[in-house]
Amino acid sequence: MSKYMTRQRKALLDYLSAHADEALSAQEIAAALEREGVSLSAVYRNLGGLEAEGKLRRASKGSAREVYYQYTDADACKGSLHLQCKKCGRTFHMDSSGAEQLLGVVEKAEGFAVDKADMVLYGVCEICQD
Amino acid sequence: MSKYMTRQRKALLDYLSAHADEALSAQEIAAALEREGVSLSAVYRNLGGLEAEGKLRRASKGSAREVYYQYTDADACKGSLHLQCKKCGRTFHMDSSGAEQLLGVVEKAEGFAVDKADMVLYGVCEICQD
DNA sequence: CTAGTTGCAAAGAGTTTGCATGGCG
DNA sequence: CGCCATGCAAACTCTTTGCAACTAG
Repeated sequence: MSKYMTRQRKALLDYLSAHADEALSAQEIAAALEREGVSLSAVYRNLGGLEAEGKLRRASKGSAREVYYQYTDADACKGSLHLQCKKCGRTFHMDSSGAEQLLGVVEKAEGFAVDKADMVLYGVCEICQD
Repeated sequence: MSKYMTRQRKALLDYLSAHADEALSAQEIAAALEREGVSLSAVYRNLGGLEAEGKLRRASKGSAREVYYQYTDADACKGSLHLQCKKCGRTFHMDSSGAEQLLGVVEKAEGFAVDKADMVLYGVCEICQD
């Protein structure tokens, strides 16, 4: 795991915090950070590290082929279910109780233990529903 | 959309039907079909076509970086919610009524319209549990 | 026939890695 | 200081595409 807090790692963490709950591609992140002197490989390596530490989730927007990274270390993410809007790309949280309830239903009905950490529901948010 | 039913397209459809509900990577599919004289490009092109026709879903297993294709033209897939086991890779269906119920809960609680077609819940199935 | 489809090989996009240098603690 | 992390460029993997040959209807 991360041992040194380098300028590059800090820049990445800052950027991710500032854009929490947005689905960002590695390329977008790299582009934003290259201006601050962070190389592409540093981005990829740190992203990989964070993912391994579970502070980041790798997801794919709908059925697109692109891979997105999402910072999930924030408090709001604890135990809550993620709802991602396919239009604006923003992520919403469903509170723990509601989430637990949902998962409970699936588990009882199908005997299937849903992994909350890996779970993202795609759809259209309230705001984008014109 | 597809106009001609070529030998290659048929081979692909046969293969997908035989492996419905398994998450297959394009490479796996291609490898299996190359023995039957289907080129890599034919696989990709037909896969793309089927995806465009909505007979196929592109998904990513958990948080892996790989892209998987899944044949969703089967009857069982109609309106049902997909539960994919991260251990065995198999896909299970939650019947429409249960699915509708779940989605209804989310919609009411959060005002978020979940897109059923894009929805896959990852977790561990009954068989693979412990 | 004739337009859609294939195969091949080359081009692209995105990600990873080896190695020398740099910098955190 | 020592070791981890960075930068660069080359290597890789997966996917897409151009073009001539082929074939389903």
